[in-house]
Amino acid sequence: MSVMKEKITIGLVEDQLLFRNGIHAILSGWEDLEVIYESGDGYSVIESLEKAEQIPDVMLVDLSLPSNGDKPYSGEQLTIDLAEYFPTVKVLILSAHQDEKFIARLIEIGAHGYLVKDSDPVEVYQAITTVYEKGAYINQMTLMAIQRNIGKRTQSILQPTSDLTSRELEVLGLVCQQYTAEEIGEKLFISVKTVNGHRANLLLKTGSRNVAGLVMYAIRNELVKF
Amino acid sequence: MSVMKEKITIGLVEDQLLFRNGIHAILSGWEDLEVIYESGDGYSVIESLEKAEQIPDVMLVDLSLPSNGDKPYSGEQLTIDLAEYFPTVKVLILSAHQDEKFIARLIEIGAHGYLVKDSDPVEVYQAITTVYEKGAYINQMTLMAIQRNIGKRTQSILQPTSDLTSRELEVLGLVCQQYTAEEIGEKLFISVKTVNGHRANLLLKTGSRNVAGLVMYAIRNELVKF
DNA sequence: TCTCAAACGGGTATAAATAACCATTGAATA
DNA sequence: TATTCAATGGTTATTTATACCCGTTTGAGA
Repeated sequence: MSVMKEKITIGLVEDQLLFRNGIHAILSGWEDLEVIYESGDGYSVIESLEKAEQIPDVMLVDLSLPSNGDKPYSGEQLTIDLAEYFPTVKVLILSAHQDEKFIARLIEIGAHGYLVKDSDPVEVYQAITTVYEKGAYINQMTLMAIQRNIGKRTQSILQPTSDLTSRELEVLGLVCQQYTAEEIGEKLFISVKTVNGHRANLLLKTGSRNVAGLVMYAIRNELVKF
Repeated sequence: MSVMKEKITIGLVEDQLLFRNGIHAILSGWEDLEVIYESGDGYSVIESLEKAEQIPDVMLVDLSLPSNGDKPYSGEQLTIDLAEYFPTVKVLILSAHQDEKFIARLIEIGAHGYLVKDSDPVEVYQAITTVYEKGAYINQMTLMAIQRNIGKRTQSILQPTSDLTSRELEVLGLVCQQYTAEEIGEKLFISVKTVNGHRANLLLKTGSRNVAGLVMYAIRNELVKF
C-alpha cells in the first residue's frame, strides 16, 4: 500500500463486446479507475478470479448474461457466488430493466448497487467511487425499490434452470416456436404422449398455467431467442 | 471540400445512454471519425436532422429502439425514413440479435450494413469506413443471411402496431398473462365468443399459429412487459 | 445392491383453443 | 348518404392442450 492515491480496480462482466468496450473506454476517462478484469460471461469468473493476481475492488455485472449452451449463468447467480467467494468485492449490477422486483432481489442477495443501462456515465463513476468508499451505492430508484419490497418475498428472477432437464429445454424451445405437441414428437422422434409428459413437467416446474406462461418463462430466462 | 482528409461524421441513435456514450468513446479513439449527432430515440431524428447544419455521413442505428408511450418508432422504421428523407446517409444497424430474418429485412429496406452488439470495436470502425467509402458493409454473417433469404418474403420485425386495435392489444396483453379466453371475457365484460373473435384476428394479423406465437409477437414488439 | 430421477410410452377424460362460417351495432368517414 | 370497420355475439366442428391415472427402462449415485 503506497502513500499515493491508489486506483480503484474494476472488473467488467458483460456479454456484449461492444458495450463492454464502451464502458471500458468511458471508465478509462477517469484517472482513478482502472479496469483490470473483463469477461463476456459469468461461467469462468469465479475460477479465473481465484487464479488472478489481483482482485478488482468493484465488479460491474450485467444482469442478463447469456445462457452459454444449456446451463445459464446469470448475473444473479454471479452476484451470489461473488458474495460467497469474494465477500470483499463490491458488486454493481448493470441492467437494462428498471423493475423493482429485480432491484430488490439483487440487493437482497448481495449486490452493493444497481444501475440501469441508460444511466449517465457520471453516475456510473459516482456509483463506483461511492461503493468503493462507503460500501454501497443506493440511489433514489434503488432505495424506493427496496422500501416498497421490504417484507415481500423476493423471488429469483432467473429460477434455477437446472430444474429443467435438457429434454425439457428442447421441448420448451419448440413450444416457443409454435410447434404443436404432435409436431414436436415428430421432430424429436418420440411419442406425443411423451411430449405431453414433458410439457406437463414444464408447466409444473415453471409454475405456468399454459403455453403463454411457458413462453414468458423461456424469454424471461433467455432460454430462447426472440 | 478541402484537400485535407476529412473526418467521417457519425450519428448515433441508441436508447441506452451508457451504451451510446460507450460507442461514442470508442469511436473517438479514431481520428478520422467524429460523432456529430446523438439521439436516444427515433422519434425526433428525421425532424432534428432537417434542422441540423450538418448531416452525418453514417448513422449507427439501434434496431430495438424503445416504444415511447403508445407509438413505437423502431430502428426499422427509422431506417425506412432515413432512406426516404436522407438517401445519401449510410445506415449501419446495431442489433443484439443475430437473426437472419432481421438482417435480411433490414438490408432490404435500406440499411447499408448490419452489426451485432458484441462485435469488436475494430469491426465497427471497419464497417463505418467501408460503408462510407464503398457504400455498403456486408460481412460474412450478413451475406449469408441475405443469400439464404433471397426470394423469401421478408416480413417486418415490428409490424405496424397500428394494425392491432386497442381492444385487440388489450386481449393480447391478457393472453400473455396466461388468462384463458373465458377469464378474459369476464375481465373485459364481454362474451367468450368475442374474445375468441379478437384472438382469431390476432392470430391472423400477427401471422401466428397459436398463443406461443402471440406471446412472441407481443414481446418482440414490446407490447407487454417481461 | 438399492434408490431415485429422467426419459420414455400409454389410456382416458375434460378444458381450451382454433377454424370455419354468420350477423348486428355504432362510430367514423368518404 | 353510403360505406367501412371495430366491436360485439353467435353456431358448429375439429384440433390441441391439459389433467388425471398407469407403467418400463436406463443410468447415476448412495
